Amino acid sequence: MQEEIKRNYGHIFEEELLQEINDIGVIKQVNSGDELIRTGQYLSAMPLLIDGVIKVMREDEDGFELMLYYLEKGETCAMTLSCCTGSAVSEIRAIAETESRLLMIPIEKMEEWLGKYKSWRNFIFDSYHQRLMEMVSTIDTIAFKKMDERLLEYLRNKSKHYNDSEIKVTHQDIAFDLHTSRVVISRLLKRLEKTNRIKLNRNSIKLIDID
Amino acid sequence: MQEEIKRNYGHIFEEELLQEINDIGVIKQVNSGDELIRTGQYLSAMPLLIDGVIKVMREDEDGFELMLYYLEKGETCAMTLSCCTGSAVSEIRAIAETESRLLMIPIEKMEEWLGKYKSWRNFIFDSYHQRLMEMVSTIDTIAFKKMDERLLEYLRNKSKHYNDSEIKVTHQDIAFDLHTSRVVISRLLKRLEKTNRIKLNRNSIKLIDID
DNA sequence: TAGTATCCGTAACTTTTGTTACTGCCACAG
DNA sequence: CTGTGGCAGTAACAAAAGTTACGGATACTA
Repeated sequence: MQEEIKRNYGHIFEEELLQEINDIGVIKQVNSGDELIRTGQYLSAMPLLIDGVIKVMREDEDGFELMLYYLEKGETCAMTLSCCTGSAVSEIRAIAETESRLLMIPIEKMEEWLGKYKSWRNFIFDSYHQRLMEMVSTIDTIAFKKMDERLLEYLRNKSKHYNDSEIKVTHQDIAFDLHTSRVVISRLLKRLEKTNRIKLNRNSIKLIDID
Repeated sequence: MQEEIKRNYGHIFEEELLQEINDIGVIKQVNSGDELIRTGQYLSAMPLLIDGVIKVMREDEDGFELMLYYLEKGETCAMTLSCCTGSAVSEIRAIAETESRLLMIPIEKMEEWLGKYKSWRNFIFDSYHQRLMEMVSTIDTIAFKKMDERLLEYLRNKSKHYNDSEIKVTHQDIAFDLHTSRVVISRLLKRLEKTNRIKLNRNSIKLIDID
């Protein structure tokens, strides 16, 4: 039994299921920046994240992007899952933001386990629930908030997921994730710096007081 | 056995489950304009929609609203469901747009059936899938499109759900649903009329060429 | 029929966001 | 050390969306 499977999933899955996961799952190692899922891709396996941070985003026809949410260890992506089951193509794009390790589970198994293990069922439902809530929260910020608030939320969120008050990112990166322009982000960041809420450096932003 | 249960759900659920639904579900009749679910409410039953159109929306702290999607007969709301299972409060608000009939199922049953009936499991998963897709589509329009496009999509969608090219609605109603101001909607509608894509009347909009 | 409320059109203005263009700065490779 | 490319700051302007204000039309009702 792989140590990490137990560590990340041991408290939610029963022994028998853990054993099956161990036997069947294939570990996949990816580097920072690797594309895990392309929009329009067919999917035949769903990933359980063991380690790392995955960024999930939405693309429109013109290739413009908007970040949806991050995935962390112990999580899976209901979005992928949703596509798997319907054997439909992916509606999203997923990029590894850090070096990551995933456990790939073939779809047939995921279906089989749904009937067989209550814990698996709960895990999958929980995953759906979490994603739905993230989506709602994303809609909230886009619909109700102005860009300055969205930017703040972005910084908070990123800081939380990396567990670091220093964020390594360029203004252009942020602009892509929030689907706006670099100039707008620079402008707003500068304003935040002037009010002493952040400290700007080349390729990095230090959060000081953003709550 | 209620005729409508069979008509709307007969092709997806097995006989035994249909019987249980019939025995346990309680029919609830609501009028146009009735509030079915309030933001923050505790939920103890999930609704299966038998007849009518339900509008589901999101509220922010200040009471501003944004329409998320419509529910139609044969559907259920994964959002509600998601809250039910976690016995958490509702994240959304639901209003009957027309006179509607719902079949209320206690949460315990819904959990029980998940293990017992494959068709129920598929139904619930499908519902989650649909809602996720609607959310993504909502995010798309808000994030990538300007108000004129969003308005067009709103009109198309409404027309589809009511199966009528004449939409009975005030500019203010639309403004609430899209979370903008009445003046903006009037302005854009006028522009659409000038290019012969719609015909405006008091309390109603006739769609002519909006594809 | 007069009074009242709602709906819609429009003008004038503000704010927010997006665009273009140019600058200096820094890091790194050669 | 020098050239090159990416990064950030800023100005000036354009477009989109939001706000305020007012007036005319319509429907309803007392």
